[in-house]
Amino acid sequence: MQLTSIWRIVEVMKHALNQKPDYEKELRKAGVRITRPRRIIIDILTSTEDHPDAMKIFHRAIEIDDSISLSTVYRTMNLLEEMGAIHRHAFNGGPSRFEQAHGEHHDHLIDIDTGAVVEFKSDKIEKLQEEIAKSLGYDIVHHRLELYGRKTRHSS
Amino acid sequence: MQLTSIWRIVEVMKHALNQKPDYEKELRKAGVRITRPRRIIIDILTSTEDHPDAMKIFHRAIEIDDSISLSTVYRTMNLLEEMGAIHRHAFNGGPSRFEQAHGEHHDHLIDIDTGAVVEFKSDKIEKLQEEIAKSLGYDIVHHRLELYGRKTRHSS
DNA sequence: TTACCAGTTGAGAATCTTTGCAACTGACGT
DNA sequence: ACGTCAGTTGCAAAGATTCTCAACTGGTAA
Repeated sequence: MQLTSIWRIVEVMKHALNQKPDYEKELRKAGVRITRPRRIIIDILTSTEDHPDAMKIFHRAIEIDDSISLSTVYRTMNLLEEMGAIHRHAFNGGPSRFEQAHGEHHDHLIDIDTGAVVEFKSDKIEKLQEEIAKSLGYDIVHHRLELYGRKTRHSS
Repeated sequence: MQLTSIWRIVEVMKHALNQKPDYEKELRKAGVRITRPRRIIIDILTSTEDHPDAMKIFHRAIEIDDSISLSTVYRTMNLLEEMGAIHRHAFNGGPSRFEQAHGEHHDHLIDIDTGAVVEFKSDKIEKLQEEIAKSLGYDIVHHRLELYGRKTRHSS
């Protein structure tokens, strides 16, 4: 265990508790343990604006606690993704990049020219999905809707 | 070059030309060369009912022409996916599995317990997607809708 | 038919991601 | 506080996918 970074950890936890009061509750509700690596990784995700890949998250994490392993980063990303807490994007074969899901669920429109991601949400679509699943004998646990498009060109 | 399997190749090509008269035209139209590896891989995809992963496709391919490399299988899958000719599915971290896109576009409902895939299509949803994209200033090139669910349990 | 050349391939290295397993540690009950 | 144990972790190794680059080959034009 790294004792040298104890204060940074306290700092992080304090920060984390302010920014995302629900995550830990969500996690516990899902029967998931709140471990130190997870707390640190979640904090990194909630306090960043960019869409880091696993390696980047790993590097940021080991600055806070250098015992964290890359495996754990990956495992945590998968866990959070399944919970719907983050989204994973993979552009043209590069490594997956992750983004914190905002409180509300939303879908994505990806600009195939620039990779830009636009978030949107449609209750109508959600409702239709429910109906379809029901008619097929299923309950939806979660879903993924991604539109790939390019900016509309007018005239020309 | 494998000359030993020349007759199998002729067989394959004949077959291919019957089953999917459009693929090669589509490919050429997209400025893509029709090479022997691609022909063989496409034939494998069009003549199978299951959802093979890259390694399985590779093994089937080298039975016809043992000079084909795994790299080429992956490259071809990416190519076909971009063209919309096949769909890629990735269940719980396992390797990607591929499925020929049927003439008609369709979406997927994935059983999270068994991995079973149900195909469906909803004009309503398609239409809503168009509207949403339009209102965001985009034209949809393609999209992916995946519902993850589990069989509805009655009573109990 | 032949020559040409940009697109494609095979092989292996590099990169990205998951997994097996022994050691460790939260959460819960006492 | 303390013990317990299923859930987690770190590490190393395996597995999956992409990349690099020299050699090769379809399609085109002469």
